[in-house]
Amino acid sequence: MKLNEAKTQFISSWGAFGTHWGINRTMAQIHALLLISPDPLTQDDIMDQLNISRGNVNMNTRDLVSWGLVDRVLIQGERKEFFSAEKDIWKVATQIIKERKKRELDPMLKLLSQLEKVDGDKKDKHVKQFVDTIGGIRKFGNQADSMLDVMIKADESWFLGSLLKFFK
Amino acid sequence: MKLNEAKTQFISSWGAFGTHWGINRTMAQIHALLLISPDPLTQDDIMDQLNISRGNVNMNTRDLVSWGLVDRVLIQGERKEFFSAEKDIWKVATQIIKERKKRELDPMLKLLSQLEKVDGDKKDKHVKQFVDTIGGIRKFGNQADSMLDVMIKADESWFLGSLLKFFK
DNA sequence: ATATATTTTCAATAAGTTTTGAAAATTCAA
DNA sequence: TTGAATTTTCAAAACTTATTGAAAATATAT
Repeated sequence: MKLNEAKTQFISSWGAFGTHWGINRTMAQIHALLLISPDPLTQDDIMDQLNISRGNVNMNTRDLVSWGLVDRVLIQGERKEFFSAEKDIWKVATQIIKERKKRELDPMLKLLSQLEKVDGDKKDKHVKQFVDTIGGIRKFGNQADSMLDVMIKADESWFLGSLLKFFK
Repeated sequence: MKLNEAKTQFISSWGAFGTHWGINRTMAQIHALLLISPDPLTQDDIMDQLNISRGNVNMNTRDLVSWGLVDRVLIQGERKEFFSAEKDIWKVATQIIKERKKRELDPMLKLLSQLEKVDGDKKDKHVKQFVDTIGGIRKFGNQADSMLDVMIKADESWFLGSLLKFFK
């Protein structure tokens, strides 16, 4: 397979993959493009390579930067801004985990501990099932939360790397 | 907080939460409703409690069944079908992991190993960056894949439970 | 200061997804 | 069988989200 064909396939699949994970198609495609570019790219480069508008590129690069996945870089002697993606996939993964934990998991756990305090008689089966379900989800969520904290803190990939290899 | 208020909040938050995870709002809401119902519910019960159409309920319960999160149950002496959700949250999680792995991760890993075979000179920096990126993602993906297999096989929750507690 | 390059914003529009509801199909009892 | 209850289907409508593109804002060189 030729490089260009492979690039196109990767970008398009990464985009489709992203949509299953709450990331919009274009944002994932720009990320993919930057991941495989040896050098930083400008807005215009991205517009040209993906055939999308300037506004779209601007908006999605901004999001990628806010997710900590892409950096704005200045190249001396150049007037335009350049964008460059973090290439270490472990860092990418921990960054995504960190953000999603903060944006989604933590607020959900907070809500669940509120809901668990519902008033009513535990002998009422509706109350009982509600409290049990919420409690179970909260317990599970807290475990996941702790595990993710470990991953995030383990920025030396050898640690988790060896842990995971243990399971192979 | 009263049970009904708490129920409503849970259902609506679970629905919003689901949308961040590629699950549609209504499917997540039906799932939430069934999780907190002590007894199985019919299509009509779900329609009434969530104020949604019959077609919508039918479509989304079907998806929940195909994800293995909800069972159709027959109640003797009743003509209608009833739906009941798996209440053990560990089982719910492993079921979701299993399905998403099958539907998303496995195909992606298959594609990546194709793409890694791209032809061209490794001394060309474009080829090199492409191969390195794809390789890195594939390696990471394979590790994640192995870890998930362990989780899926560990259907006795004490195993993962203790593993996770280890990290607390 | 002025002109030019570049980035940002955002209202309008396009594209994509979900929901409805009524008709068709199926199931079941008598 | 027949007919009533129930479930399924799916085209059209409603809703949601993403994209465009041109105007406004900002930055930089001369």
